[in-house]
Amino acid sequence: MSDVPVPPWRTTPKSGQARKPLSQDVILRAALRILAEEGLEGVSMRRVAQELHTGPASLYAHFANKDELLEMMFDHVLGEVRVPEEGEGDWTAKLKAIAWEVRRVLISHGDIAQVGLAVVPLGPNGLRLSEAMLGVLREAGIPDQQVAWAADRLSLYITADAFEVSYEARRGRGSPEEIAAYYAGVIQYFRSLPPDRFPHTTALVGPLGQGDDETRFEFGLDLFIRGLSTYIPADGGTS
Amino acid sequence: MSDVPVPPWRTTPKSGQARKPLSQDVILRAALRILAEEGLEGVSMRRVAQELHTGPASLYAHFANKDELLEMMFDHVLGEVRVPEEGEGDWTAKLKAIAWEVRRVLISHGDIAQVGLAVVPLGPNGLRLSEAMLGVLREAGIPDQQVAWAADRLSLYITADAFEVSYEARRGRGSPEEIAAYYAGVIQYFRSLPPDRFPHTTALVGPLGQGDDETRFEFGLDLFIRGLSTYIPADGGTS
DNA sequence: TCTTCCGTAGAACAGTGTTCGCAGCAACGA
DNA sequence: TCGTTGCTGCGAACACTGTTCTACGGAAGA
Repeated sequence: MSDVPVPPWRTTPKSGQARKPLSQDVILRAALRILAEEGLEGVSMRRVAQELHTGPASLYAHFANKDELLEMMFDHVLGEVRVPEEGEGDWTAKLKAIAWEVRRVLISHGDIAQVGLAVVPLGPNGLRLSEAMLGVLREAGIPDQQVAWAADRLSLYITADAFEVSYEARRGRGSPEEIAAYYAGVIQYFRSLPPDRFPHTTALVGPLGQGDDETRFEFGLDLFIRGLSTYIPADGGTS
Repeated sequence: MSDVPVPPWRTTPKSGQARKPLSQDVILRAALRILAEEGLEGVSMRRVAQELHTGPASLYAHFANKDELLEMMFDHVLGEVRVPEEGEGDWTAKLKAIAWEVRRVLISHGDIAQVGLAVVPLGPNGLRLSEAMLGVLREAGIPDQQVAWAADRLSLYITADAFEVSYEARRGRGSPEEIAAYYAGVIQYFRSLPPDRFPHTTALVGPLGQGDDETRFEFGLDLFIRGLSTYIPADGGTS
């Protein structure tokens, strides 16, 4: 799954391949280990080098800079995403399955989603997912132009949601009851606002506090799919 | 517009107010000046302190840490957003107007959107915008629970899009033709992919390359609104 | 065997957020 | 009027960060 043409903008290791135990793969693996244990902020060039019992300068023979390392880490993580087989329910079920899978995998790797927001994920696994999304959307009978844009917007939505969730998990640095307490505080604050200046916010205190991260993600996903359905021509697709 | 109750989680300046020219407001203004001229990465505590002809330690008497400074900068930026008056078109026009306004203001301030993704914007101006969105959605006749969640998802979408756009503007460090060239390279890369493994990606090379950032944002916004419309009960709202 | 190459990695550069501790000034009690 | 107290301003320092320079060493080719 990784023998696609190498992108022209990806700088190759400074020249040839390393002959010593150090290699892109070994470094990548070490970096992902640190990501799993200490989060993205733990992944520094020094920390990765230390994990491999070497100095930070050694890594630069295999990666042009830290961003390139992060990009490849991100694509590696996307490799864990399973895309649904042909003929597993209708297109909405398939699309939701992909979205939930990507979200799950991203969140399970700390706050790596941040990387996906910053760069366009064009690694082999990013392409594989993009291809899968395009396939599902076309199969649904959505016109090509809308298919292309929808895949773009959906990727953005999934990554942004994963980033938001993983980030607030990192802020409260641990227990779920801590972030629950934070949200309770926010709701309490809404309740204390002057109703004449914030009539809607105060009136909707109940609904605003309702629903966890998953519910909200599902709602957004649903909105997305409902909107997309309106682009399916009357004669095509939904059967 | 700034005399709402102070949030309990906002740490106040270490005690009392500064009597010297240094104050939250002066620091904030200096930081925003740097943001405008050098982008978010230029905003370091040292750089801000230098702008005020002082040392970095002085800032910590007015802000608990850099994150707090960034949060207040973000809310200050949101203060530039104009929300539509009562009765300016139907709810879809109003919602779009708010979304475009927020996006425009965020992008016009470098990559400040990054801050909005990381924290929940609960400053006075964040609340004002949230209130405006809730109002428009309720007016449309959407049930309360869906109103609450939709405002949440829409904020996420706008901020994420603004971040993506501002970030890629920062990457290409200047000329729009540079990022155009980058995108042309990406499309060229899509074209070079093996069609048997990437049938949809290669088939959709045309549509994938179509449309600029604004068109894509508008498309996502439209998807969102179309989906939202399906939640309006048959007897309510659209008249 | 000698030379040429090239990955390795220590040291250093220029930054970062944040804290410590000391100076100096304002206000208050005696 | 004279301490004394409290608090802000801020230079210096700590523990980091990404990245580059440069000397070193071992393997491959002549």
